[in-house]
Amino acid sequence: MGHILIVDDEADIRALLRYNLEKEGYTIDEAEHGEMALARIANKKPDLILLDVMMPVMDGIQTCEHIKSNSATKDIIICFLTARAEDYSQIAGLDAGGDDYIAKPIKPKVLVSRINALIRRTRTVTRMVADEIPQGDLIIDRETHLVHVKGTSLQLPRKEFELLSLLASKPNMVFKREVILSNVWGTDVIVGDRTIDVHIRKLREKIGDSYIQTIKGVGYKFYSK
Amino acid sequence: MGHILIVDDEADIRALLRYNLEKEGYTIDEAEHGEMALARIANKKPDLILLDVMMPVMDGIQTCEHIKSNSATKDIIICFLTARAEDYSQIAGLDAGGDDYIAKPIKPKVLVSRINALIRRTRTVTRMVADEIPQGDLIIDRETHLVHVKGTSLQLPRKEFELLSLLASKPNMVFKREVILSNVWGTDVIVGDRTIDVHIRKLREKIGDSYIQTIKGVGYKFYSK
DNA sequence: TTTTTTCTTAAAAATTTGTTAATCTTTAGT
DNA sequence: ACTAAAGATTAACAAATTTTTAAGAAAAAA
Repeated sequence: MGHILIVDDEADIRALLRYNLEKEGYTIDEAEHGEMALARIANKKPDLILLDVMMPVMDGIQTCEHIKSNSATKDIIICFLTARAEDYSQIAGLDAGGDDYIAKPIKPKVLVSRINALIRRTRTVTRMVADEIPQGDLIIDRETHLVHVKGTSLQLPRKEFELLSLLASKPNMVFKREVILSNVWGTDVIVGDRTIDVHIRKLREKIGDSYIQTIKGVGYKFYSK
Repeated sequence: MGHILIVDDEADIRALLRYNLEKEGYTIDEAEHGEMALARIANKKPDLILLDVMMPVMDGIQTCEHIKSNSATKDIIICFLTARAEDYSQIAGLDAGGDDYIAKPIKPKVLVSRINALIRRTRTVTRMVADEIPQGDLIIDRETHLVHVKGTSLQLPRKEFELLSLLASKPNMVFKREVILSNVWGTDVIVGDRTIDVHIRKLREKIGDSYIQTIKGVGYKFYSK
């Protein structure tokens, strides 16, 4: 269902990641550094690569550029592992074509839900991307970070974009508030339920009321007939 | 609402944890080491255990394995307390069946929101019976929170949905009023018997009279031939 | 028939969500 | 580093929906 390549020079971290992802049903491959990663990819192309930024021999950014510049591998989802969340300078490494990043220290639950979301998300997006946008349809393009709806394109703020992505990742599935919180906001952040409402509100303002449905006492869902 | 067992050899930490969690409304039990923890569990089974990894007598990993290998206790959520976030070798102790871990030093806010999330999460999971319960020409879809019947789909309010789910989870079995109450309303809510009637009424209005049968003096059942 | 139990209806109560505006945070530009 | 702008969060109140209660009618059981 999903094949993941873990690239990190520390064996402990690789073990931690492998353990948690295998439990989720993913098949795992490992590499100690960039060069080795390229070799592993040539051997079996993964759906996603977990890539440490700081590595000897060939660092994460370089490796990412390599992968993204090759048309045979550029559709592989790349998720960086960064030392600290605040270290945005490195995350600028997303310039290199990364799709997401996870901050160390790694929390298993966060890791797993993030990876799941990425794989689901990118899967639906690739499926949804079409030359022509059918009326009434909504397309989320993670690559350009744009949402196409009703003939126009929208730039959404980060939280709104993530929230919409999550809901749309599984149309018609109800996302409970706690699930939304842990996926969009993370488990460590303490925010009230009203926060979700407000973001839903802003989203509806922009994309119209017809997409997001409220299920009172349960949560929200992205409606699709 | 939730009972938590704190296992740590340092009294200071236990006090800190206890203080913050009691403030949240949890009832707390303490143990100094693994062996003592097992004794406390036997005394009163907690919903969650906060388990220090490093302990004398019986360490956290061993204790966890013990708990998870006993079918009577293996559903207890276990959250490890680890000395440093980077100490990945120990976190591999999640192999022992832990559900999450919290790194020391402990930040009260993080602790509380993490614990809340864990307990909420697991609670809803256990309450869930099945994703889809097909029953003749009536289908209950928990994922979309929709009930399909007679060609149409229905959005049911939460209580009605839970009530129908319960009855349909075991067709032709009579659910006594007390059973319905404790399953749909929970044990700590006090509501009269009429409340059930009203909900049954509303359900019948929506899905038709043919599904739910009254067994006078006993309860209700979901009819299926 | 009398009693018990359930049904039905309407209205009250409680809960949940929507909305707005103010405040705090982050990001981008100078 | 400073400032302006955009975004995120919170609080407070309004609105909508769901849940519960109450009370008499109907049905079944004794």
